[in-house]
Amino acid sequence: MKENNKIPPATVKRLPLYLQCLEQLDDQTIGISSKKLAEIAKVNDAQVRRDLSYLGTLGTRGVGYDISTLRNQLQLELGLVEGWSAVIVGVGNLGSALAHYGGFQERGFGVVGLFDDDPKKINKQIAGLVVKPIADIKDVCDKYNVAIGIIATPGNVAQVIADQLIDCGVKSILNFAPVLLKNIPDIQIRSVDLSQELQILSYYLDRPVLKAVK
Amino acid sequence: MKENNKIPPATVKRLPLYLQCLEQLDDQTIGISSKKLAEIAKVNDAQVRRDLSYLGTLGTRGVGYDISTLRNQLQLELGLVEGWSAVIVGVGNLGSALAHYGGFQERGFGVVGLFDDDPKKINKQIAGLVVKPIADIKDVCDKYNVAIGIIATPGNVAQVIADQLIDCGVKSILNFAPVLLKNIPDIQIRSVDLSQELQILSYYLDRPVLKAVK
DNA sequence: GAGTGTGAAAACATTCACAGCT
DNA sequence: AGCTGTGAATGTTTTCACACTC
Repeated sequence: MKENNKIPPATVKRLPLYLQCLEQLDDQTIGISSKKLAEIAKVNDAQVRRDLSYLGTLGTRGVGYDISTLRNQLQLELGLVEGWSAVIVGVGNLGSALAHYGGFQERGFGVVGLFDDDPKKINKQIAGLVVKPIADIKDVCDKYNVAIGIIATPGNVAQVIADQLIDCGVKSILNFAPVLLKNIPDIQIRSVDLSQELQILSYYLDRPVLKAVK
Repeated sequence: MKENNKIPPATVKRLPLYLQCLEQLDDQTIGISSKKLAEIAKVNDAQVRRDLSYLGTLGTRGVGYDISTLRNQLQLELGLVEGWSAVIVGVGNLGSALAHYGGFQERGFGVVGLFDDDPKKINKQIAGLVVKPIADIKDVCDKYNVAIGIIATPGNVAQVIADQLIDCGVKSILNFAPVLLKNIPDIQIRSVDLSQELQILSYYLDRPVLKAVK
């Protein structure tokens, strides 16, 4: 075991998946083998063992992994215990969906602000928060020490919003607008483009000879 | 050049990205080099050349790529010219966001049906379509030969809906519900879990020593 | 000169297979 | 006997570097 080594990106991407698998188990279950977990996560069992081994020596030979230890370690490693605060900019349908989405709070992310510049939306209450004008972002970010900005605006304003968020001290951006944001040193940006996902599906749709995806 | 060879998955994932980059260019521009495209897409320029070389010999040495040829070829390869039909199941905020999302139609996907089982939503009109009860899926799928099902329901019903969609002849599923769908032979499933994206961001948030992401 | 297409090298990721612990 | 943790083997992806074309 090689403690405190960087975890490969491919593994990082799977850690939330493992966490989700554990959640899906019934409460009785106390332990799980790499084989079982692999089956649920639909990956190879050696993969599971290697991935988890980056988090330390968590399993017991001949037995398997203790679920609660595993959960704790995954949460710790992913930084879900820090209780990061996030703001959502743009409260159209997508922004509202994100605001209502329970999965965030559940995973330790606190949404502490909703922003929009549409007068019809300002002061509306959504998921227990009052929508504020974008000019107020700085105040909220300072007050709650916001680390994550979620952009759910139309594409044409996304870059401006991103710059503003970074100005406010935000360190990570999750972008749902269908544009490419400029890279900024020290700032993590992840983009989720809904239509790109469909396009990838589409590629695999036209070729009947693709059974062997496994 | 190695015509009609399968394109590696890693490349397929980037093709929609390249397409988006081209869209972002102003209409004057007629040609583009791998270096320029790489810069916009934020990947290595050799990567761009290798990726595009899978689509055939599209560039001109010493010159670069013709944008319209490139666009056409990307669309062709991704199967965006087939005009696949899709249905959206679940018209809460997320489903509505997807229904309104222009990017789908723009990329050649026609959303031909919206479904929900909430009586308050049935018969509502959203983005020009009338919301129908889930029982009606089969009719619509038969009528429009629907290839893609988009699931935007709560997690607890997602698997049932998925099974139903597959029964209706749908060949690909894009799942936004935060659950793991069972694998089914010959059916492509892609899941987008909004909270997983945040968790990945979170991992890179706690470690100040991660500048060198490049 | 400028910029593609691609062998070859390097880096990264997955899987096998088994020694070693419980 | 059962299951982890991990070297070694294999497979995939990225990057370098340059011959080749315009």
